Amino acid sequence: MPERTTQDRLLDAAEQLVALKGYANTSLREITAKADANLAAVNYHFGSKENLVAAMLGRRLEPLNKERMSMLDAELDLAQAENRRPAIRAVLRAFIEPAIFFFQSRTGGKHFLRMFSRIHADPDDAIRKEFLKHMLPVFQRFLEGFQNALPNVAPEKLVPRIFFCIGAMGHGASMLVDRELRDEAPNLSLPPLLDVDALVEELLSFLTRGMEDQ
Amino acid sequence: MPERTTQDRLLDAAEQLVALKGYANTSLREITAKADANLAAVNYHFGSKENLVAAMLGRRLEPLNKERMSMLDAELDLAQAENRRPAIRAVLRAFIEPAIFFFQSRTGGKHFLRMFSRIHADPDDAIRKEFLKHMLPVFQRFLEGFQNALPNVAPEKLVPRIFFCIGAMGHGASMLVDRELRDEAPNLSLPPLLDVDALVEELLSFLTRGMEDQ
DNA sequence: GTCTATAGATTGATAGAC
DNA sequence: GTCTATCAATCTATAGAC
Repeated sequence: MPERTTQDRLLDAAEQLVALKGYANTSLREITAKADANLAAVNYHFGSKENLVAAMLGRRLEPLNKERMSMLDAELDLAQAENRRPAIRAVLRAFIEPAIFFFQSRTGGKHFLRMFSRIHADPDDAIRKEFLKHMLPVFQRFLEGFQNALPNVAPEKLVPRIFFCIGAMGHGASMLVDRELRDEAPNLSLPPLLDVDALVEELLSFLTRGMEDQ
Repeated sequence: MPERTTQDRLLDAAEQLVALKGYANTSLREITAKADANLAAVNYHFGSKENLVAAMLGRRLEPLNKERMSMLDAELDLAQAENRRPAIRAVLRAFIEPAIFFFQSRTGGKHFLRMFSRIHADPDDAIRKEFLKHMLPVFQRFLEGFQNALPNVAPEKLVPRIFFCIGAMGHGASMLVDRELRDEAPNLSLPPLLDVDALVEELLSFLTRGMEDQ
């Protein structure tokens, strides 16, 4: 087991704490304490709190979006080879499955999954701007993919539906995968948690039905 | 035009600022400055920042949820009188339409609409606990309503779908009604905004297709 | 009820020794 | 690269005059 660098430990600690309590509620002192690093290390390695969090986001979003694009391209190529339109469910899967699976297997991933749903609505500029920077080109590509799959749906109807999908994915994933969030509602009698595979398929079925029309 | 009390001005100012920047990023000094009140007025009238925000939430959520329950009851009663199951779209409408319409007409409402989508994922305990307090009984009632409308869908499949609906509503409303949020993505060529009525109908159609199955 | 003044705590950032 | 010490700014909350 190789030693983890101070920078990595800082990124991990920031990820866990920001996912749990949000950017504004997480202090550098908490982060450095959890990372077993000195307070001054943040400014030495990253320059500022804002830069630290931007690096933390990019570390996850870059490989995630690479996987998304790759799955989207695979379906687009296959559809062209088979002389058909891309399947809606496959386009949706390319966007959703990596986001939910990708981080299951690695340290800190489950924390990022929780943050992932919060980040869409995070009121802090430092977070939202960095998130948009990574997501805009991906969104543009998927918009083209959906238009290709659903040529009869007008753009002004398609874009809202894509936002519905993103909202359903974010809220669904955080409420259904994250046991701690669920347990905030102890008075509500809820059925057992779905496992992650089942959640992805349920989500894809739900959204595919919603996207398909006319 | 009657004079607005200091308490009301404080609630309005808190609503606008918290919607824009989040709870943790909004200071009592900003709130009192916008409300043209003294800093000490918050503690005199509400006791603490947390209580102020709780009151601000309750002021909107109470009539909103009353309207939701009333619309739900109307459909349940009508269905029983007509000897049929409640319609999914009507149950969905009872949950969604009040949230999006209710605040169009009154001061501060549009700010609350933006916050409404953020609040589901707000990392601050003071906000989330208060929100849950208002929402849990409503959620329980709508869960029964959906079970009544969809008796063939098992509860462990129904609950995730309800979360998908809530996420789609929150994200969709904030991204599609709020021009300022949209304009954060200037490089993305998006179609014109839907008006609010069209958004509600699009959302209901999308979610009804998603809920209906088997 | 409204105000001034301030206590008491916490924050991000940095200077400078090692 | 890591550390101590500290600055300067900010915050919520409150005491007490009017």
